[in-house]
Amino acid sequence: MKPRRTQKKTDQASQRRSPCPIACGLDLFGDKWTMLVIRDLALGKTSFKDFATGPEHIPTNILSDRLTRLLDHDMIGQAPVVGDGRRLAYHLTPKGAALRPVLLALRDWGLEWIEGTAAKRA
Amino acid sequence: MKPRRTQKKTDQASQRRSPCPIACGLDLFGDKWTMLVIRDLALGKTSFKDFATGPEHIPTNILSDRLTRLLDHDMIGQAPVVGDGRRLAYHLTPKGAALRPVLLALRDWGLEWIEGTAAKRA
DNA sequence: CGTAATCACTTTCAATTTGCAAGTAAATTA
DNA sequence: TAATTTACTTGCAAATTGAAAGTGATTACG
Repeated sequence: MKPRRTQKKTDQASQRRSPCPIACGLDLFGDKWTMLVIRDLALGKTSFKDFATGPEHIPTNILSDRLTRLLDHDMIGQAPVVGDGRRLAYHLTPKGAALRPVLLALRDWGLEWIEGTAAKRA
Repeated sequence: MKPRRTQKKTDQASQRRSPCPIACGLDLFGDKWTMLVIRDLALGKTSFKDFATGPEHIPTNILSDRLTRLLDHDMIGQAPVVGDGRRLAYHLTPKGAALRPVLLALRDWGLEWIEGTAAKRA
């Protein structure tokens, strides 16, 4: 029997570790790379190559996996660049852009508590 | 030859992925579990067992590893409970407590964007 | 006193994930 | 048409994860 669309949310919720918003968030971006992609998008980067060539050198298979996950969860969107069909431009959706306060809090903490860190702009 | 204490910082900094405060922060707590331990400490939990018996059921080997890492980086401290020598009470240091804004931003994002999540208190 | 329980881990090990390197395919550009 | 660019995918060894069981040091119970 084909599962109904409406069951999907129930399934997602049922396999959560807990109803804690922090735990649920960490299931989406609780790793060493995902927030860096979000950061890059927030800073204006849009292409696979832009992300891949960042200073942290994210492996391309990991990048591909994370972009897929973010797309699946509507945190980012994807559209071909007008006038250059071979390129794809990624962008933050409202859900993804709403992570900006998290990003800023992370940045502020790092700047204050980890020596030698620096951020590009406010 | 015994390495000098002063080289440690250089070593740590030299094996960083980048000078980005976000990337450096993620090297310390960029996983699915560490921020949950911080969360529990912020909510008043203090013992190994308290963390282990939380709703997310963190495996004890992972918990042990994360506590060690947080201790190593002075984000938490440890002291025997007065009057019960077998128990250890963990606590946030100023560095660890400074993650509260991150925690709050994560909580707010989850509450707004993930259905069915709930937080205990403000 | 002996046995059981509690606490804070450590060990084992299969399964999953990571990350380096190389390969692929489609669309430009030279 | 040959080389380049972009956006991936694949293969595989190494590292990490997580379930379960084990350890050792107290402390409580009968």
